[in-house]
Amino acid sequence: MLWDVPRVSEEHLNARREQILDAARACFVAKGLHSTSMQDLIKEAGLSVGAVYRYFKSKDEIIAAIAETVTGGIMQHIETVAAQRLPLAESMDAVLVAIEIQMGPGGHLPIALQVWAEAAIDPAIAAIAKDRYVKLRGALQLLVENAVDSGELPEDTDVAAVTSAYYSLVPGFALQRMLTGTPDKDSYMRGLRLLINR
Amino acid sequence: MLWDVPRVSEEHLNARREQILDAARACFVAKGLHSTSMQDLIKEAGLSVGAVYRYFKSKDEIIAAIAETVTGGIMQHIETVAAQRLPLAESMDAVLVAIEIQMGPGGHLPIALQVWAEAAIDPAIAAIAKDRYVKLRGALQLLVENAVDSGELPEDTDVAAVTSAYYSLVPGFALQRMLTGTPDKDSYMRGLRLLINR
DNA sequence: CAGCATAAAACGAACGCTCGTTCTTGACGC
DNA sequence: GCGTCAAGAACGAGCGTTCGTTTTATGCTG
Repeated sequence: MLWDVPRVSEEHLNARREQILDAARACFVAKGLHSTSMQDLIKEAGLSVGAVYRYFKSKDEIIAAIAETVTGGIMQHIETVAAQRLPLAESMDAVLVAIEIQMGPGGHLPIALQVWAEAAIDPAIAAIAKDRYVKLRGALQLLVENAVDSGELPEDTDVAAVTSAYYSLVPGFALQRMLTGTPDKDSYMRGLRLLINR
Repeated sequence: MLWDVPRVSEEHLNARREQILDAARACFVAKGLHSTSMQDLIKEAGLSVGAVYRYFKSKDEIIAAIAETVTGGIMQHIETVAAQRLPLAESMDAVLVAIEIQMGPGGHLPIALQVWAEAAIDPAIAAIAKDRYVKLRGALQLLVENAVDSGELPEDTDVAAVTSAYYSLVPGFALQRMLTGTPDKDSYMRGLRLLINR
């Protein structure tokens, strides 16, 4: 038996995968997970049915792959913010800059909304989402730990509990903005400072 | 001729409508908006195809009707809390009691998640959601106004801005809990008090 | 008070269509 | 010429909805 020598470069294969996932993201933003048909997605990718089914064995697998990547951008941004060791309000402000970008054209937040809904229905997606959002909370916890180190919060602070409150401000802002259209980041931050700096 | 007299009582007609909507809610919680087929919903209601289509002319109309009612329970609860004129943290605690109930069996929050996702896709649902969540924010604003009246917040507070921050704590908590499984209301409130009472 | 007339209400088989997926076919690099 | 990959026609299942028919509830009539 011979070794499976790849006919095309591995980069080519990954590029095809990315091409499909990019098309899926575009379709999912426009039409949602379920109203996007495989035909829609295939046409958007500029590929054939057979080609797409070579890389993903079902639509569910594509949805799962998308769900895996949906927090990627924010995750990375939060780690950058953590390294700057800012006060809590400034950190949140910096995080929300990325959130506002993700809400705009090309952003992943409309897809995140779809994934949240799917997580309520499909255990496989729920498991992925749980993993990603627990990790995201872990990243935000660094910001709270910075505040303890700097003396902004007392030494004996229950860091996990504070993080859960702090964390909720992020999707809370995003959801409020996507559903009601307001507030913008600066109004929100002004209100938040009034609430926490007393 | 005077047979504009209804053949069946109006209560009966409304009851049938509610019967269909109750079935829809049960199905939507279990399978989501799109994976619930009309057959599923009709079977759950114990009716026939024709009967359901007498009361709603399409599946979209049923979804819209569900979206209309999804904030009802919380809205009512917040108004009750507002009448008690509690400090901000106590008010939030009281609101989250209702949120925890809505997350459990029979609660509307899993449906709310579906509606949020649909609002990102379907302008008709987006309009309904916008209306409901703007009104919900208005109800929460009363809690912030109480805090100004009582002196907990300064007289010149930007009430709308503070409300937007305060508001975000509600879906922020709900979403975090539904996706990650933690925290419970009491841990969350402990963290929140540490964050705002300084 | 029968019993008939009438229209609302409920029924469910059937329809056209689109879905996600499979499979046969052929092209191309080695 | 063999193995890999792409193409896209074809398929069965299941979708939302329609519509002709049957059942039910009521008022009218004799």
